Amino acid sequence: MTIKEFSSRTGISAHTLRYYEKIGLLRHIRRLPNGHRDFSEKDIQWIAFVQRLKDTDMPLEQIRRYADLREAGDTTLAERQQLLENHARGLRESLAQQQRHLDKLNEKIALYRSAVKRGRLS
Amino acid sequence: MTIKEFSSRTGISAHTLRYYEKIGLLRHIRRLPNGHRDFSEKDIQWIAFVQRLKDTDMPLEQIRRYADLREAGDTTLAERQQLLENHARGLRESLAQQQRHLDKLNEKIALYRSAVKRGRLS
DNA sequence: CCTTGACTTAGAGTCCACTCCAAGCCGTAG
DNA sequence: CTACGGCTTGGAGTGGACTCTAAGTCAAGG
Repeated sequence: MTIKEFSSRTGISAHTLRYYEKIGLLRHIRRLPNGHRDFSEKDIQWIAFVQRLKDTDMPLEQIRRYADLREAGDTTLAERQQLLENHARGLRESLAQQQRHLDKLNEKIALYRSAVKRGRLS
Repeated sequence: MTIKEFSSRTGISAHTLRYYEKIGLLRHIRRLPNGHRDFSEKDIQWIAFVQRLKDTDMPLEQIRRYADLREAGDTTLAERQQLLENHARGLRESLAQQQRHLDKLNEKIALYRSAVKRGRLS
């Protein structure tokens, strides 16, 4: 599929897709005889995973390292597992922290609710 | 207290504190006769709240708007409440999304666990 | 044949949130 | 008196992740 179609199916701009290829997040993209990129379903699946890592705040540089390992083959399975487990642990901790922040924020909002009735804070 | 002490109590570098004052996140910081900043406990409380907003990914620009409202006095209570409620809603949604991401990541890790035993993926 | 439009590249520019730098003032210790 | 450390300022530089620009190729439509 063309970069335009790939872009609309993934929600990533064509610009960004070229950038991702340049920095090594996307590799071995097939090319048509005219040099245009020809994306596949495999590419869709890979980029969806990349998006998940990105959406959970993994830096592109680390995603690139994961891509390196992936490319190196089955001997890097344990290393990739480790990388993902570390990332998941960080994510769990961040989730817990964000939950605490949300609780505190809700307390503050409760204060505001009664303050608004009284027309003044505290 | 000096900027150094304030910095060590809040974990925010002196550089960043001056930057925060410059962009309007910190206001009316008392000054000593020699021009040095003299932070108070009130400043500690305010910056702690700023940190909470920042840690929950509120852009500094929006925190600055909140500071504007706060400065304008009790007539802006409802507006501030609204701002915080919108932020809390976004945070709840983000939390739910991150939880889904974590679940998916854990599924992937489970795949890796068994793949590592077999020495190959899938 | 020429225009249009989608694609290609290398490289420059943007935005956010810092982070650092240079130059200078002030108070104390030697 | 001078050196030093800590503070002050305006402004420049950094890093991450895009985002855009310029200049070019190529295929289809009028």
